Amino acid sequence: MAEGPDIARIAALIGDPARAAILNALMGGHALTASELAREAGVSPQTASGHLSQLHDGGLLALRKQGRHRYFSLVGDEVAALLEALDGLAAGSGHLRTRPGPRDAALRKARVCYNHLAGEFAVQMFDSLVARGAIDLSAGAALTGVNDGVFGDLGVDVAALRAGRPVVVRECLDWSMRRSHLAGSLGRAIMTRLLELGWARRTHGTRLVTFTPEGERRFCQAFPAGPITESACLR
Amino acid sequence: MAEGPDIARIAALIGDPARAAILNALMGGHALTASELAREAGVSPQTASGHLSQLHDGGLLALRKQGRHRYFSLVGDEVAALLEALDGLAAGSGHLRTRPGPRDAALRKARVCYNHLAGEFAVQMFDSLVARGAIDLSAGAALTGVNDGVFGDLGVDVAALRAGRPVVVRECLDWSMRRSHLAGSLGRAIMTRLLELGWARRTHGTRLVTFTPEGERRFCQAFPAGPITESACLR
DNA sequence: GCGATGCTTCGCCCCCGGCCGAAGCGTTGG
DNA sequence: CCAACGCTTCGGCCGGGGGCGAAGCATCGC
Repeated sequence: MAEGPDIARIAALIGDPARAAILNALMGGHALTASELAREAGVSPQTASGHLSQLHDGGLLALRKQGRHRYFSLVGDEVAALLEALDGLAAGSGHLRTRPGPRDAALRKARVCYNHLAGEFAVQMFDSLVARGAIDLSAGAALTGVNDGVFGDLGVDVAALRAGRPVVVRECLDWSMRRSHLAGSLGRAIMTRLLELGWARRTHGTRLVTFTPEGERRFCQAFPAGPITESACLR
Repeated sequence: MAEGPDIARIAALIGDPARAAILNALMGGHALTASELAREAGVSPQTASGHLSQLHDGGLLALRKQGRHRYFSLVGDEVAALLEALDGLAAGSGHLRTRPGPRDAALRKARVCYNHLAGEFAVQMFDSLVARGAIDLSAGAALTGVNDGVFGDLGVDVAALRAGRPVVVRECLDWSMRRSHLAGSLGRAIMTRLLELGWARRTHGTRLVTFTPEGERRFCQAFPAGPITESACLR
């Protein structure tokens, strides 16, 4: 039997319905307390506690103690990327729990993936940044410095990001589109700004992101799709 | 509890050590018989048979009956991509079964991922193709037609690929590099040619791909890294 | 036809792991 | 100090599922 990374361990962690529900809830990006997650997963607090420590030990969840609360969150973009990939495969194999409804269509357009934007809007943004040379895939997926104005206009202080560690630009495989979108510290910063600017809003308790008409217009102006067609945006 | 694709089902499928070993073996790209997989997983034929039907029903394995043999293989690139992503997370979390040795270093350089090339060479190739405009990420990750000569020189008949369905160009998240490499029908075609041309050879029973000195030179000529530096190839 | 081979189905055992009740520990607030 | 709250640990129950032996079906070779 050939050796390799212990896939089964991680997969088994995700493979329990209660734990999967917990991880799913955390894909919303908010850190949640143990009891909130217990409710979310539909199990008792004791049971949830067990699951949470497993997920924590397994390196999937980060833990922050605060007073008598314990806040859990996904440990990083890689975990979110993996869950999105699983979503994609599960959806593709027809293993849907519910029939695709209007809410799913909205989710496909724009949603939160842990701490960054996902969905059609996110894929368009990623492609636009690559096409304009702002992100270079040939040097380890990093900011090139070209067209940094794009971020400045948005109000994302790239210089500040750069001041810390090198800006992390990660690819995350989109669940619905099966294409890459932008994760990493830059992805998180942009998501934050989209909400601050009021271009988009989140629906509480879900991963749904809704763009305002004005926000959508501005977004498509900032990250135009295709060669350089200013007009047609997301069909 | 929020609804969504049934992640847990798929993850649970991968989460069993025997099944994970089976999937891992199939990442080599060769279709294997039920008994071969049983040996690979270290279980009896009956047990393996059960696992295999589960994986088949779960939509992860394709089955081809041939005489009294049953050949199993991964069902597609998405599954391979998922397994690579899991590999990455498991390796990153330090959940290695064995200490990283020289063989792992070689695997990181070049290996087979189901039916296409993965590792440093593969990532370089993907970036090179994107940088040269041969692959366009802004239109659904497809062949642009630009620079098709690259493929012709290699002996990959793009026209023939095109004649069938639209050429499938898929991204696959690389286990070791955490970057995209090329999957899909084009990725498979190129892998095939690399072996036919003798630029690279596979080590039987493993995912290892070894480039000959001459092959490496030609490969780096065909898919140069960086802006247009012909010389320095893979450090 | 007959045996050998490859694979599956059936039946059973048994253990792992999810689940909750009860109790314990730490924090907060009064 | 005590009570309320959040969370964890412990112990026991129990079901699901992996494991193999034995038997049943196909297919191949002769």
